[in-house]
Amino acid sequence: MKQTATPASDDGLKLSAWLPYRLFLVAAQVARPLESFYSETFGLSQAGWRILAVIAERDAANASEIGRACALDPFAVSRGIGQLTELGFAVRRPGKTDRRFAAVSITRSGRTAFNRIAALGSAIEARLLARLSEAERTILDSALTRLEGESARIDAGGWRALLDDAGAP
Amino acid sequence: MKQTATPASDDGLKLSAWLPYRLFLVAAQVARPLESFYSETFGLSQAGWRILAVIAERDAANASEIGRACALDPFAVSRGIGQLTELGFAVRRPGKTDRRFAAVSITRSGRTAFNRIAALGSAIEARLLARLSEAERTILDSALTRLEGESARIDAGGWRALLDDAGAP
DNA sequence: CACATATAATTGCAAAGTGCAAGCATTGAG
DNA sequence: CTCAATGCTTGCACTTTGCAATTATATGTG
Repeated sequence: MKQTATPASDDGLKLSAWLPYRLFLVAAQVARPLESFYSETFGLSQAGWRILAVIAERDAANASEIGRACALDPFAVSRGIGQLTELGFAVRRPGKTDRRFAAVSITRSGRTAFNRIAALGSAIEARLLARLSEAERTILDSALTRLEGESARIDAGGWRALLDDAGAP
Repeated sequence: MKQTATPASDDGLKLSAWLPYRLFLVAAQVARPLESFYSETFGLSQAGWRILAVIAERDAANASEIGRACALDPFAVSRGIGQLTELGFAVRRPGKTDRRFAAVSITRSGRTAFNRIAALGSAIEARLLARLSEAERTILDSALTRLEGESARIDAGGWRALLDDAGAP
C-alpha cells in the first residue's frame, strides 16, 4: 500500500524553501525586466550596467576598484569598460601618477543613460519595499548586511571548508 | 573650485545599497562554492543540480512541472534531464496515460549525489542562518515570501508597466 | 643604467552556455 | 482520417566565459 509518506528527499533540502535559492529567485525575477530595458534601449550588457552604476557614483575609478565594487573579475571589467566606451558612456584616461591604472569616468551621455536605468531600478525597489513594513525594512537591511559578510566568507573559504565545519561540530 | 559635493549620481541609486543587487550578491557568493563542488565532483551543471533537487522531492515529474518548480525554460529542462540521465542520476519513462509527458524520476545514485550536494547546501544555509536571530529568521521568511510574489508580478509585467507605475502615481 | 621581476589591464581563442526555428511524437477535435 | 494543438527535443547560430598569453608600466637590484 503506497502512501505518500516518503516520495521525497532524504536530506531535508527543499529547493523552494532553501534560503539561497529564494534570494536568487527574487533577484533574478526582478533583474529580468531591468535587463531587457537596458539591453533593448542601449545595447548594454549586465556587466556594462553594473560598471556604469559604479562609475556614476565616483569621479574616476580604475578597473580593479570597479571590479571590487560590483563583483566582476578583471576580464569582465575590461570588456564592460570597452562596451561603455564604444557606446560613449565612459572614457578611459591614463592614470596621473601610475599609468598602469587607467582612470575610467562616466560621460554626460553615460550619466543620462544611467539616470534612465536607475529610475527603473528605483521603481523596482520601491515596488518590493512597498510589500514590507517599516520595521521589516530595517530588519531586512541589517540582516542583509550580515548575510553579505557571511556569504563573502563562505565564498572565500570554498566548499572544503564547509564540509570541515559540518564534520567537526 | 571643485568640491567633492557632487562627484556622484544624480539619481539616488547606489548599487551596493540597491536591494536587488544585495540579494543577488548573497545568492551569487553562496552559490559559487556549491557550484564548484557539484561541477567538479559530478560534472553537473547548475540546471542539472536544480532539476536533481526537484525530482528528489517528487516521485516523478514531467518536464514542464520541473521547469515551473525551478524557474527553467523548457530547453534548459530538456538538456538538464539529458545530462542527468547520461550521468545515471535520472530516468525518463514514457507517461502512463499521455505519452507526451515523459515521467522523470531520480535514481538511487542520483539520490546519493543529491544527498551529498544537499548536505553542503544545508551547511551553507546554516552558516547564513547562524548570523540571524530567531526573530529575524521568522521575519525574513515572511518578508521573502512577499518579495517572491511581488518580484514574480514585476517580472510578468515587464519594464513598460514599471514606468507607467512611476509616471502615473 | 640595464636587467629581472611584479603589477594592471587587455586580447585571442577555445569551451560552455543560450535562444530560437524547426522537428518529432502524441493526442484530441472535427 | 485528417489536422491542429501540445509537450518535448534537436540542430545551429550566436553570445558569454574562462584562461593563457601579451602589452605596458613600474619598481627593485647589481
